[in-house]
Amino acid sequence: MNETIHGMPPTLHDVAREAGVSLATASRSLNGSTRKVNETYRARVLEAAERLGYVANLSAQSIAKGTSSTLALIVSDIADPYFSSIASGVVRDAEQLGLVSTIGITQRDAKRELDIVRTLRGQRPRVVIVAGSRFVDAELDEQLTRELEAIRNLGGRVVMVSQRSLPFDTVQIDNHGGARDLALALVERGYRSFAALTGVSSLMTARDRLAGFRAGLAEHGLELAEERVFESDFTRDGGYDAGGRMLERGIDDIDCVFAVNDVMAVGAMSRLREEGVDVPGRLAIAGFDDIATARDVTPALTTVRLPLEQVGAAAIELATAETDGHAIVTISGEVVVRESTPQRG
Amino acid sequence: MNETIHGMPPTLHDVAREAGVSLATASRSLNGSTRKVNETYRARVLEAAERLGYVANLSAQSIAKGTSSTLALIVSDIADPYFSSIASGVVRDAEQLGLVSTIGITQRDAKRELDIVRTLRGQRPRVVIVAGSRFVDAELDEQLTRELEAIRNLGGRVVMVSQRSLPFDTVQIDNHGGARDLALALVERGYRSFAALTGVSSLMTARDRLAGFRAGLAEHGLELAEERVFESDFTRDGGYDAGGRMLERGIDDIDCVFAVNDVMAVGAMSRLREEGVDVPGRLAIAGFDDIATARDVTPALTTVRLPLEQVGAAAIELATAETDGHAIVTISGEVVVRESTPQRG
DNA sequence: CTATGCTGGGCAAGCGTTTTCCGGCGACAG
DNA sequence: CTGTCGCCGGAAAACGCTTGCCCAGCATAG
Repeated sequence: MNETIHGMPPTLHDVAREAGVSLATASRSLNGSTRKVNETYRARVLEAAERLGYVANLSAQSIAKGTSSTLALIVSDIADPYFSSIASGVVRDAEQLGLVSTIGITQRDAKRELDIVRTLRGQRPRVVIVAGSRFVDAELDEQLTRELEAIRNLGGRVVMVSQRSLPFDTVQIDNHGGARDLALALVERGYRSFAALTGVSSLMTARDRLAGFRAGLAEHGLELAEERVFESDFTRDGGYDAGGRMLERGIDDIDCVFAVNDVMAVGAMSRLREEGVDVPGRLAIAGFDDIATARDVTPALTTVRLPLEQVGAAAIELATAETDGHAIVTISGEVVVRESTPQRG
Repeated sequence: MNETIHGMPPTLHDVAREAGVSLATASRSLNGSTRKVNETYRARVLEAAERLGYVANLSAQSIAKGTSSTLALIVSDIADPYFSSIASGVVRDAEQLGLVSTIGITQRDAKRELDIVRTLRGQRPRVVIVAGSRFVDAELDEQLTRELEAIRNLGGRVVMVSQRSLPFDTVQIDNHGGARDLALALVERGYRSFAALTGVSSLMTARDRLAGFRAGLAEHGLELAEERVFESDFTRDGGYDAGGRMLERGIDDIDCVFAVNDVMAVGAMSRLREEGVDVPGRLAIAGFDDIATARDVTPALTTVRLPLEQVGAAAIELATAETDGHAIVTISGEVVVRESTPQRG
């Protein structure tokens, strides 16, 4: 495994020369080409490659084959446990398939997302997985669709996560159904008057969850008035903030808060604790996602469990399957009741 | 922006033809080459590129230039907040520099790490940032060093995070000092008899933090007996597990637990809560890293704050700086005292 | 008016692979 | 013994881009 003395990495050329065969034979020996090569030669090549520490140049391969081995994953924020869990699943499975994972971070900015996808074209990725929560904006959606279609025309597979409305294969998360189930479970446990902490209303995921929650309440003749919905960022700090605004308004007529995701719930819990509100004694709280932390806060958080790593896996599976480009895989959550929503007297 | 009708993406060739100039002129117009090109031509080329929806093929550029625009980040586990925070910083800054970030996950397996680095060679990355906590294993270390040196010989910059002993630029985290400071702070608050929850002893980071903690105690004539050190995985579940083992042993003679990282601390807190141990009433606890969750658990966790995103930024800075390849930037933590370690009567 | 530079376009040679195509060779059938 | 065919090695043409080099055109100086 001694490298060539001078700076340059060994090329296939070097290997071929070292093994005393042609470039073609060397190439055919080193990757499972369709053509067979004599075992003697093959061994000589492998041995030479090993000795020189040869590793094929991926870029050269891409350009020669006309197809890269890159998977591009786009997320809103990799530090958010929701996305890092998905990423974890995606990267693991991608590796298994011999794909190199690249990652783009939109910082929850639709404009940035568009930029990222655009520059992605340059990579000629074989798979693009768009996991950033999408916004409701026809204009940007259309541009994004165009870019993604361009990538698809270049031979790349596009998979959306949790975004039903674009014409690509998608791993859909049943936000509506999960939130509905959660609402039912909460009502069953005796809660009657709710408030909600949510992300900006242009955020698809937030909308769907809120709508689902309302649907669940409606089944029991309950409703969630607009004035009890507090909008903020879709993050921990957003939850902290929205929780504060809820307190300012007053919580006399509220017995349970639904945060549209766990990080917001966790932020809100911190705020409530700081302000001396007893959770769950005075106010119960529930979230959505079941991030790892949900078990570890006090009280442990009632939520809707989403098999996040599995979402990543499903995305990859879709990407490698034969589809018409409009396949939809739905992943459903499951209500997990914990101490943050005890049975109510 | 209408693509060519047939499947193939437009190439520079197409743009040149469309603009009625040579390949060379087209190339020079589209990237800031050293050579100037007449404004008339330049405009024509840009316009043609726009019209065709041309985006340069990154692979082709890499191979033509002999240098890629890839940054490779290697972490143990992207779902761990420690690493995802670092990744967040790295990816953001990389993007700013026009680098595409690829990511590899070692799953805390040194063997896998080696594999990953090996296949990385194929990417000819311009920068490699190795953030996975390294192990103490001379054999593997040497192989890893060889691989990384090979990459460096190919013109890539290698930066280690939190790993002092390898001959590369490194962003060092002052684990020893931070843990020492923490110990001092805890003693000052009245704690006298400690236990520790730690990762496997072959894990550098765990060792250093434990050693630092002991050093701090020693300054007050205190010590941490081996039998009060509980080893487990460097994860939340590891903390949960180690906490349980500690309880089995008995905690009559312990008033404060030091977990070598926050996720372990959080896991342990959950275990303690489950077992009915009052935290911090009966037992105080402190961690290390100051992950986001540390503020949100109850009681809020005393810890050592590490500016994790900044660590990522520092790594990139090192990678782009002129160094001898042995530069060391040290990042220090700062003790943050919270409710998990109240002043002791 | 010629010598000298400088500017900037274009030709073509790479970069490290894969893959097509050609041709030599051995096997086997007639 | 000849004709066919399949097998497989090697030469060379791609793949999409950058860049060294040449050279035409023009401005400036002597």
